[in-house]
Amino acid sequence: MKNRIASEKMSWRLPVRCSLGEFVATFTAEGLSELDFPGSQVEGAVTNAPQEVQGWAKLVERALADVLAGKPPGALPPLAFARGTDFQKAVWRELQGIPLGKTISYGEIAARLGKPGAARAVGAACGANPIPVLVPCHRVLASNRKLGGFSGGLSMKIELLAREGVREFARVRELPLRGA
DNA sequence: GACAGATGAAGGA
DNA sequence: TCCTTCATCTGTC
Repeated sequence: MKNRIASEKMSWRLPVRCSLGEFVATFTAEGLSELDFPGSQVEGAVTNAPQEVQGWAKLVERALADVLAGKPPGALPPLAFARGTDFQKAVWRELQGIPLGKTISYGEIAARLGKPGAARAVGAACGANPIPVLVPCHRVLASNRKLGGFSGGLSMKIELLAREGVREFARVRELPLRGA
């Protein structure tokens, strides 16, 4: 995270409620920069953000509600990744192109980027995704259809996939987690 | 430059 | 079918 300090600028953290709990969205003047899962240790939530930022928070809240209801998200605020290498940002752009309810493998993402064999690096980029759910890293599975991993926990990944209507996970969700 | 990691593929039990 | 091992690629320190 070498560029972290240099990239830190004015930002606002706002709580965003949805059926999974209370996410915390971080905005900069350019747009949404981070989204933290419910239960994350996030300090400094503020409510005195500018009107525009509060409007973005409402868009995020509605988008989360739509995705969790199995519907495509409507309008989103601009995504302003505060950090990330060119490779990571390329991975995150690919993730945004995955339709709701569809899944893809780490290897396929790597191939799309013209780097077949870089599946492991794609996994690392997914783990560094600052805006989970809206940048759908949960739709990426290992090539053998196993879950792989998820920054918010595998149970969260299963929950998200199930809500989007991915059949095999709608079924798995009803069973005790094995080894998760 | 060394190390770690959310992988993938192959081989064996 | 499951588990183990090894090769590969990228990011971080």
